[in-house]
Amino acid sequence: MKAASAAAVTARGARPTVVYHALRELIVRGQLAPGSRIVETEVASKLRVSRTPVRGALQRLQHEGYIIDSPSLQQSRQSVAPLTREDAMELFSIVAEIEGLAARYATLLPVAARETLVRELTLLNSRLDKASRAKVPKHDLLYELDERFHRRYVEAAAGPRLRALHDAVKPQAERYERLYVSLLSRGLAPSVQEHAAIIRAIRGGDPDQSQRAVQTNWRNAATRLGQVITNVGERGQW
Amino acid sequence: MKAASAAAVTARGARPTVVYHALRELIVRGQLAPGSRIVETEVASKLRVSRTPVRGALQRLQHEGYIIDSPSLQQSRQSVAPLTREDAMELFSIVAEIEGLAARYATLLPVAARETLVRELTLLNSRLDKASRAKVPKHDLLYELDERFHRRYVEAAAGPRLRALHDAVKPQAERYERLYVSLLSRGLAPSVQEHAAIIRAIRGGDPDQSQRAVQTNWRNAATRLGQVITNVGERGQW
DNA sequence: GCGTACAAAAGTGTATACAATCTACCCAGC
DNA sequence: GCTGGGTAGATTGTATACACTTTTGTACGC
Repeated sequence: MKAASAAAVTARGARPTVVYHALRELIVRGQLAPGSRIVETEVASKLRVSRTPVRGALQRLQHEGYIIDSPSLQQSRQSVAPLTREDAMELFSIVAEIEGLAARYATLLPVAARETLVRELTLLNSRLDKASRAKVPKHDLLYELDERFHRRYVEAAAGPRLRALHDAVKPQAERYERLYVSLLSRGLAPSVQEHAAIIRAIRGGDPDQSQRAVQTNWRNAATRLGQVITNVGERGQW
Repeated sequence: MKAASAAAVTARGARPTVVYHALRELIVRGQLAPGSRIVETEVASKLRVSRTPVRGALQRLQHEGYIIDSPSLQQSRQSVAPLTREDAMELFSIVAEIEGLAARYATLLPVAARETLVRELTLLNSRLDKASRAKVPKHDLLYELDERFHRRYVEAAAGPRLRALHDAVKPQAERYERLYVSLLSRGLAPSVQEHAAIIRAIRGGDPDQSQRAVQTNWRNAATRLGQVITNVGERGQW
């Protein structure tokens, strides 16, 4: 397999973005293990670019919480952020607020747009329901459907700032979800019910209720994930 | 007056941070007007550093929303983010969620820590009350007391992620607050009442109620600010 | 065998050089 | 007078060189 080259085709100015996505994908999928050290020169040579764009990408990743300045090391040395139970709990409760706010906005949408949204959400949720009942659950499909369900109302209603926040925070929850999705599949049945409650609330037109429904869904997801993490242990901690 | 030099005393590795704070201060205080273009080489020479640390600082500022890539310009040219009514509304509602969540955590603190917190909040709020009744209101003092009130419970209860989010988002609200504080002073009386409600909720131990109380405070603040902006017009829009 | 000191290697921080691209202006032609 | 094209200047993107700091390995002394 040929080594990836970010410099090859890329337009001027796009290198940092390419590096960012490449690294983020590696981290989210777990191929760059939690806790591993990240060396600028190494990344640069692997992706065939200079350290300059790599630095930009790393800074962004750090800002978004994928990598951290290794504690106890004096020179700022960066490493992939570990996955801990406590971090997951906090992260999910933040997502609960962000998406809860988006759901509130969605409930305030004009009727026509809201009806379209409700229809699409209903469709996605019924597909999720069906997929979760399969004898051999397809983890990737389950994850994707759930992700699309939530993204739907965020994109339909959130303003630019909220969207940006969501884009920055959500993929980090994805790290946890992907790691534990195989163990979580069983827990998706209640999630389908909770999604139905979200849809009812948005259709009903009560913003407080919509917001609460989304928050409930995420808080329960956090609880379910917390159980799993406690059972199988944390990753990336020495 | 001598030109500022970030390079002079600074320790190795601190230059980007120094540049970041220098620029952020200029933006928050309005000395770098909304809409103004930012030129890397200019900043670099004014602060006596090379473009490398400036780039780091600019990227961080952009990520946090202080500066934006000028639309309609093809080469990514950065400028200070404009202040608009709509942006303020969205921003405040995000702060409402973040601090609301922090208040929820604060309510779940052990009794001893919570009592200390309640005492400190009460003190700050009574000082704010007194200051807001002054014949000639000191805007800086009012702003500072309000800011400290909110920061108190966030720092007391928020986890690292929520804290980081707060640190990134809150100073942007500060841009609006500082610009319009002189016009808002009158509106602080209801805020004192709302703060009292927050304190009661935290003392009472009901997390939902605490969260709602904070959200109410911020949503009302957004409404008040929206009024002011509508009256005096937006800044930084051509 | 263990610890300490010194040396070498690795890695990051900063500055700077160079290239690509955009902007602005000016002049020619209509 | 207006429009179009071309050229010079300005500004950013990228690479690289160098300095400084930390880490690691090794050899020597105890």
